[in-house]
Amino acid sequence: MGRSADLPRGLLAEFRVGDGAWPDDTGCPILHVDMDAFYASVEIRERPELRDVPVIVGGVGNRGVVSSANYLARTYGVRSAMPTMRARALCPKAVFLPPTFGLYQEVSRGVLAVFRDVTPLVEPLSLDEAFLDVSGALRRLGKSPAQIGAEIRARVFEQQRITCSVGVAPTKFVAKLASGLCKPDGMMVVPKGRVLDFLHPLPVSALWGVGKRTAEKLVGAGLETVADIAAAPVPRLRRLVGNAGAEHLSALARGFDGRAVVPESAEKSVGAEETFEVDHFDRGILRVELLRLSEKTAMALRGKGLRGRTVSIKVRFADFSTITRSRTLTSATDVTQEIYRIACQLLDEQVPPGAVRLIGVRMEQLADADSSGEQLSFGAPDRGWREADTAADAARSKFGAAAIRPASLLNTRPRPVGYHDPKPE
DNA sequence: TCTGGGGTCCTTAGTCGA
DNA sequence: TCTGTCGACTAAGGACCC
Repeated sequence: MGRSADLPRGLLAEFRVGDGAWPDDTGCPILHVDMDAFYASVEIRERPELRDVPVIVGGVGNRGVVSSANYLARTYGVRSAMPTMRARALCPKAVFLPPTFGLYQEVSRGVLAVFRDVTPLVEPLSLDEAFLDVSGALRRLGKSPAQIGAEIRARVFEQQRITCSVGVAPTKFVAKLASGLCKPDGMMVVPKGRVLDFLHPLPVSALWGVGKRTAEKLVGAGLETVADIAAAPVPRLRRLVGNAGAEHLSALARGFDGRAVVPESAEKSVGAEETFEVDHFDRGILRVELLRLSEKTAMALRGKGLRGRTVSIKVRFADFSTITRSRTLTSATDVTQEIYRIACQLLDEQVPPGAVRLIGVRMEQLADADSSGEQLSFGAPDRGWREADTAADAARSKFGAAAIRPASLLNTRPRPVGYHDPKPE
């Protein structure tokens, strides 16, 4: 996964850790651990008969994209985020599987437990990767960072039967780059004194925060490598990428990255969105979908003990143009009907007619449900609905997700991407 | 090629009150 | 009273990440 798949590797082979060779890793307390082709690896672990077959996990509908592909599939040019249709054209004999997130979450929990056995300073970035700060663990374990990395790799494979790659470096940014450059099943150490040797030959797209658009802008201005960014005056970078971006890129390119490994971080937004198999003009269908997404979002909020104050909807039209519209409430809510009511207002009042391919609902300005200051005025829109939602959540946790649903969702009309018909008996 | 779903962060612009 | 400006807040959109 990740963009590092596109970076040049040969140039940096000297940083790769080989058998029995332990580089100088003093001053390198940060580890970045990244599972190799995570979803595909987990699927293959469950079905060993797929071991020597190209395996692609992702949305299997006409509009799906690839979430993960094993390395055999990648030899055909298949990449993550590629439309499934294109992946099918490149590699027709691949096995295409829909994602099973529950299973990946379970494996992820097991992997995180291995990390936390080494250090409490674990910052998960997603299901398949995390930063570790092992500076406190060095003395306790009597090992160097690279030795700890090797042990983590061995234990993850022993317990979960999947491989991972580890980057060991003085900073998060360099550790992350290193893990990406030694994939699959490798380890790379970037000694403190050689960070600039490592970074400077890389293309600008290697910098965190430089995607396709920004890379085009920078290359267009004659800045092609990380060394070019490091040498560029900050005011010049400001004109190209704005204030925050300029400071950020300049610092990274010169090897500075002061970000600490932070085990916990508060969520900023919670939402849900869905792409339809076919575009829809019909506002009735869009409203039904908004109800489904409002319910999903509200359930997620309640499950996390959060409420949100800003309701935001996102609409993507057939031509891929996308708009978002939002409204901020006087008090935070986690009530399905309240979120749905505002979402419908936004749809009716602010979204022009047209063929819609995706619709989404998101809640922002989150606060803990305990501290979000419920207003107990009579006639408040929440009253009664919250009790109903809470009772419905309890029923779902006992009898399953489909046990309680709004009546208008009983005959589901639009089929989102990734929907599969049940197999015939 | 024809582009998912879940997020975060930044920029820009408008409004409002001090 | 009028005008300017500054900060806080809101809204929208873009880019990016996995």
